[in-house]
Amino acid sequence: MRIGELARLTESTPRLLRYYEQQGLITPRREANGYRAYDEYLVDRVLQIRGLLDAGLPTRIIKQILPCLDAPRTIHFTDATPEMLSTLECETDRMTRRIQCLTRNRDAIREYLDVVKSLA
Amino acid sequence: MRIGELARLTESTPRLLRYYEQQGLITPRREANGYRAYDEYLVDRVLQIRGLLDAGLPTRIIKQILPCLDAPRTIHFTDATPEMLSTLECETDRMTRRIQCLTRNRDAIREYLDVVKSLA
DNA sequence: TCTATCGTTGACATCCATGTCAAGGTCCAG
DNA sequence: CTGGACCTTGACATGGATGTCAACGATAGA
Repeated sequence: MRIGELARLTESTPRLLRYYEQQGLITPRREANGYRAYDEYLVDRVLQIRGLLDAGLPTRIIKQILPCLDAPRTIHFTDATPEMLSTLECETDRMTRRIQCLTRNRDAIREYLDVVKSLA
Repeated sequence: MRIGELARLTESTPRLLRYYEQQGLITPRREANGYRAYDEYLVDRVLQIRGLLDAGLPTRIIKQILPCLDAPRTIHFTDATPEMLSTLECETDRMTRRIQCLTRNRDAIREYLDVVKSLA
């Protein structure tokens, strides 16, 4: 599929898809005419990228994370350097803290909303 | 306490504390000489702000969220306009999606790391 | 009293994710 | 073969969170 269709399917824009590519997050093939050609599986990948961006992770980190998440467990151990592994350790910790913070605050807001609603 | 101490306690910087103030997230008193004076409870508040920022929420939203989270349940119903309530509803939904996305990806990374480690 | 350390404000710089626009190429439908 | 819809690259703009710097005031210790 071409860039416009992928943009529609992922609620993004061609501009962003080119940006993600430039950041090394996706690598579409090219048609003979130079147009980018995206495989089906990239729909999920882009949705995942957008989810992680929305959750506050920078593309730099997302780029490191993505290879660990490929459904076919073709783990590339060659590129799994020790520093990268420790980066991932740190990052999962940060994600856990984010999750806790978000959960705590979301629940508090929910509670607030429930109280307000119960008085309506 | 003064701005430098609060910055140390919250792992932030004076610059950021002034920024949060400018965005209406905190409102320190002033000493006679013009220095900002921060009460103890602001330590937690700033930590919360930084947690939410790190989780990807913008100051604009955090500003709306904070009043719902004050421990002494002095809910100000006067300013709880309908639009604000629906904003909060939307925001809790977004937070839930973020939490799910982060959890899913963190678990996948953990799993990856476990596999790699089991081969070491 | 001098100097270091901290505070003040304001301006400018930076990084990142995004938008927007220009100039041009591709392709299909009429 | 022409017009419109889509693609290309590249440049410039923007908004939000943060750094940095300048010029100045306050305070405390040698």
